[in-house]
Amino acid sequence: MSMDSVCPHNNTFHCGDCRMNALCLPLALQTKEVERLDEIIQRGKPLQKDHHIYHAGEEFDSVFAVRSGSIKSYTISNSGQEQVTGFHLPGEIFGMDGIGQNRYTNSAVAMETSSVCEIPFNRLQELSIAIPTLQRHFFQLMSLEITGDQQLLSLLSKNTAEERVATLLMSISNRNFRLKLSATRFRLPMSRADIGNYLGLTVETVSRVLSRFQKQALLKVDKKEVELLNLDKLRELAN
Amino acid sequence: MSMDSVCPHNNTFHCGDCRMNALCLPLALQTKEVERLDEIIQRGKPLQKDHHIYHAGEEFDSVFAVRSGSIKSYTISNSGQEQVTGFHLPGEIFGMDGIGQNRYTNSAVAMETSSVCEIPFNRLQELSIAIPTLQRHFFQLMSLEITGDQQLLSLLSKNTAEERVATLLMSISNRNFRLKLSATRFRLPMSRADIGNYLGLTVETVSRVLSRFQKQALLKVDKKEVELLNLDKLRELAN
DNA sequence: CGGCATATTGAACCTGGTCAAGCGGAGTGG
DNA sequence: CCACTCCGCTTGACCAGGTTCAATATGCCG
Repeated sequence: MSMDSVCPHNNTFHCGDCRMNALCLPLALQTKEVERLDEIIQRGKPLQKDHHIYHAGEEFDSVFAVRSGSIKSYTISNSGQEQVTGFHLPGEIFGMDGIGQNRYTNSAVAMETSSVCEIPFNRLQELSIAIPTLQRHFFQLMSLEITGDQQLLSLLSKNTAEERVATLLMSISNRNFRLKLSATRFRLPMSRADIGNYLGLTVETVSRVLSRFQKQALLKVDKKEVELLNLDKLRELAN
Repeated sequence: MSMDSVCPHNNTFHCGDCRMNALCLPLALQTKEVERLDEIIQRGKPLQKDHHIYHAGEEFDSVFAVRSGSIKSYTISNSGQEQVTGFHLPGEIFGMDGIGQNRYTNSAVAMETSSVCEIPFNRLQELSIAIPTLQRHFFQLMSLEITGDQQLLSLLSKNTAEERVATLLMSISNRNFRLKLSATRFRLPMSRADIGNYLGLTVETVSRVLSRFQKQALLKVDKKEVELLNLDKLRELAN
């Protein structure tokens, strides 16, 4: 049976067979070790659009890996407004914000029909002691999350609306490429409001920037479908 | 000998005696375990103002704890401009951004005469396997760094100049309180330029906001010396 | 004392926000 | 099946907070 013929929402997979394997698992893991990891992971979990995986404030017990679809993380600031903190595509891990205080500080919601793998953190910690590579891998994942947030900080504090939107587009393009999907034609899983919220802009500004990009023939947008026409220029804007 | 009479730059201390103890060590550590941790930590390291602890791009091998003074972390964005990513006060850990890629992504520099403890990360990882509490503690520290950065994201993308400056002031006030220093009178260790850079504002705006706060009798500023006069109003602005 | 970095203040400008109107597709009910 | 509404998106006109540019303190270190 060809892997590519399998429905991505199929939940009978084991990690060893999963096509996301190379992305969410530490590369240097032995087959035996993968099996042990496999035992603690709860696979499947198909989710409808708008269904929450967890809410901010709930007790933390697991981190999650996206299998298919896309997930949005967001917090409610103390002034009561939503702040989108991340978009998670297949092969990416989310939920690590909960470790510090033993409760999630973000909420996580499916932006479309999705499926995620749940990884109980206690068991993961135990296993990390037996498999040092795994401990190292998780330290690395968390560190990458830190540096990612810091790049975003820099983007928000120093860059124009056009640069911010271009950066997000290039980020999604690159992540699609990693997933062996098209880097130039794809569907944005999130709304304009989510994009704006994430980038510190209003819906109107996001819309205007996209229109401007289209006029300059940098891309074509139709609703959520995007085709990037001038990667060089977009990359330059994203810098 | 009273601990408070000891010079804070003294480098003959052991972790068990260090007054920062309660802040940078996992709380539930046994005395025996503290001793083992103590063995791997290189204490002391007195630093002059403007001396770098590491530069972005250098190979990562240690994280650091501030013993005294204050440290600034910053990155150079690919467009070549500096982005301040954090200010570190006594008892706080920095350098965890380096774990992900095995090289530091930030540079770290002393903003005044300071001293830091160096914690070799390899040895820390080994020790984490023997002391699960320690592993847990480091996962928590990193997670807190993530949530901290995310709060900052929200601040930069949603709040006005006044709210940003008030938030920074309250943050420093709270951290001083934790250090058993005055929460209302203190010296800002960083320049206006650093504040502005960190908060996504220009020097001029920072200066104007501080002047405005002073006119409204929320605080008194004289150069780097600050006295907070109306904590309630400032806290409200910081929300 | 002189020179250079840091901070403050003022005036003009501009990017992105706000407010408002209109479009178009999806879902609903008569 | 069509009319109606709701919601997400786009576009325009105006406004404002913060940047930019410039001039002037203030202070530090040789």
